[in-house]
Amino acid sequence: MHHFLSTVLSILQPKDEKIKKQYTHVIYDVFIPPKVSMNLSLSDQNMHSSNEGCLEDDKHNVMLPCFRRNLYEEPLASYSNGSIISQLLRKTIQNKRALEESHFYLSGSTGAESSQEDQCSVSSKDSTVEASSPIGQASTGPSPEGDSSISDHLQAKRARVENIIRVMAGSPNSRQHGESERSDTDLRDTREAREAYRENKRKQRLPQHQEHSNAAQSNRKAGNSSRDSCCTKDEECYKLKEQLQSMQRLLRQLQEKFLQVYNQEDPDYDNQDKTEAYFDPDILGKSSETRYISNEDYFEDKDIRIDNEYRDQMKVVGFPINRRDNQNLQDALKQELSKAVNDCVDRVFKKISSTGLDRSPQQRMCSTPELQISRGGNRKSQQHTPTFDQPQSEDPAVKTRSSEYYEGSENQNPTDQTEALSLVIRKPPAVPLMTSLTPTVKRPYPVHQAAFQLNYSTPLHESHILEHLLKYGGHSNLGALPCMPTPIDQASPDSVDLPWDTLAMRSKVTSAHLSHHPRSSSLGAVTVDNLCLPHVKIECGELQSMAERNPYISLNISFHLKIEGLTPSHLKKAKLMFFYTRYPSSNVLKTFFPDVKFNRCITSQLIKWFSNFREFYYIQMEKSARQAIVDGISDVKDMTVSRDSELFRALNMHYNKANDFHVPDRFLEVAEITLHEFYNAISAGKDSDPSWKKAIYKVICKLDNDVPEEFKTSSCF
DNA sequence: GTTGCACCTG
DNA sequence: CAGGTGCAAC
Repeated sequence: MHHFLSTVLSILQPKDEKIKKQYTHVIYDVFIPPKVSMNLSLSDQNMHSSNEGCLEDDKHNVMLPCFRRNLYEEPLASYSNGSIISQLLRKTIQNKRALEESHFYLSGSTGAESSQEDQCSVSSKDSTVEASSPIGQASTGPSPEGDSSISDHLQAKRARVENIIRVMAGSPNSRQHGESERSDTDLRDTREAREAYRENKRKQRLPQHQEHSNAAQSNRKAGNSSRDSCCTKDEECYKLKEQLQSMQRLLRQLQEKFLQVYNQEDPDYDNQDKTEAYFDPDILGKSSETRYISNEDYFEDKDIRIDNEYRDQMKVVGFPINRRDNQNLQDALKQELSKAVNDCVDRVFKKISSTGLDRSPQQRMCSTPELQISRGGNRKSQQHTPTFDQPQSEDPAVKTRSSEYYEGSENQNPTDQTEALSLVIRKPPAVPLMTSLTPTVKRPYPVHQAAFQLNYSTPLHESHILEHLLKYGGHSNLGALPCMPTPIDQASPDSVDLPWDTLAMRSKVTSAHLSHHPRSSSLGAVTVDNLCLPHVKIECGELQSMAERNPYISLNISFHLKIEGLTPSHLKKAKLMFFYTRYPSSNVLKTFFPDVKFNRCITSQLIKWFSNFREFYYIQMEKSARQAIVDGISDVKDMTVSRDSELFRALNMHYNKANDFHVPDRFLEVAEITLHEFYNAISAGKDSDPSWKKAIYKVICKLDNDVPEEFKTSSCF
């Protein structure tokens, strides 16, 4: 254990002496098993009780004085000294030892809590907290004879303390919970204390994944350049220090909760000097003043004095709490604290040891100019056309998902490094798929992405994309897909006759909506094989629901639908085809949409399109026919459909909005026939029959004409 | 059971 | 324009 900790400490740079000292103190005091820690406490206290204390442990004895000085020099508001942990646990250890050996080992920091000490010496609120700690309240502790009479009472106390511990460990907002329990005396707490609380709150509310990502980023930096280890380690140390500090604040909070419980349970406590010393603003103010005049000599002297005072006091009053309850409380505290501490330390060491091992997916994704090709026929995706120069989407929903992902994946037990690593390693396949779509986006690629492309994207391109190339040739959407990777781009250069909707495709691709944050695309560790190949043979509904659950799948679905799916250009083409055929067969559709890989979903969608076209068409016809009847037109032959008529304008506006297509005369004839059919049916009162339109449909469906051959080659437009 | 269609709704 | 539903034909 010592070797382990020494190794860790040796990693720290000399320039981080302050951090190193804190580390040393905290790590040795907190993370070493009780037996060992007790020994260390011995040396520690020896050192504290006398500046010339024996040097059993060089590192310890060298570190601790400096550290203690740092502690005292720290601003009170920061409460970021490592002594909190050590004090708390050391006291527990001491109590245990006192139980077993019936004598005390008093550390200097503990001695600083003497209620008898001069008030100027209250340089740290933590110390006063300690002073009023029930464990330290020897003078008011129950006598051994009272054990049985108050055991229930103390058990209730213990239950409350454990509950508080649980709440604090589990809820970042536990502070609020605690506030409701605060007594009025707490309201007299100093502003400094409140500030510290707020800081705790902020720290605790920091999303865990954020901390992870921060640390991961520093890891990544170290991984990218091991020669920057100095700077990286500085960052590491800084972050680790922050983590330790936040942990210490948490512990301090715990102490205060602990104290509050006992104060509430024992009002007598509140009347005692120690409690008053803790809550009395005057005293706290004095402590603040003292803080500013503190200096090394002063505190070294004070340490000795306080130590002696506290020891004397403790000797007089004896051990404060009955042993059984103390033991239970001690165990509960140790368990909860060590759990939290271990958690933090595991992360710390994991970050140190895994430096450069791997990049987190987040980093890769952040640097990935992701393309999200939208599903065909979705006009909404066309409406927002962000460029790649724009910042990444700030969609809160996406952020949430990304957060969930990171919380879900990295909230796991930090000690389970194997799983975490495997998760990371499994992720690279997620990147090349997206990067493979982006080459036409003239954006420099990070080196690692190029490597990933070589490893993962090639199979996809060769087997899947070339298949489409061979099948649809130059007219394939894919063949002209401007976002294809380099080999494909070379195979289908821009000089090739671009297909019907190449322009639309291009605009769609280059404007590929970034509604999915890159990070969210790494959601789920699904392998490429599961997603890319074979072709998607799933129902559209399933695909969509899958896409909703997993943006990565969504990306791939989009990718495939881009190949197999329908685009706004296809929609436009279908509308123009409606001028020739109102009831196109599936074969006609397949013939005139050669660049679409048909499946059930696509066919249904195309049929649905024409169904919608017909719906609008018949509605317009019925409306015009009824209007003619209202207008008093008695002869069907008086009803004509010309390019100037209102009916035609409405239809043209619907199917040929841009008015860049010359509507065939035959369509005018068919429209006129349809109008007459409606007129006759309505005039004959057939519209009372629920299925009166069926006869009309039967007539109109026979008026379909062949679609011009030019529609087969999309490049005709 | 699947497919195509009309109808309704949002 | 898409989703859902019901119907009819196969």
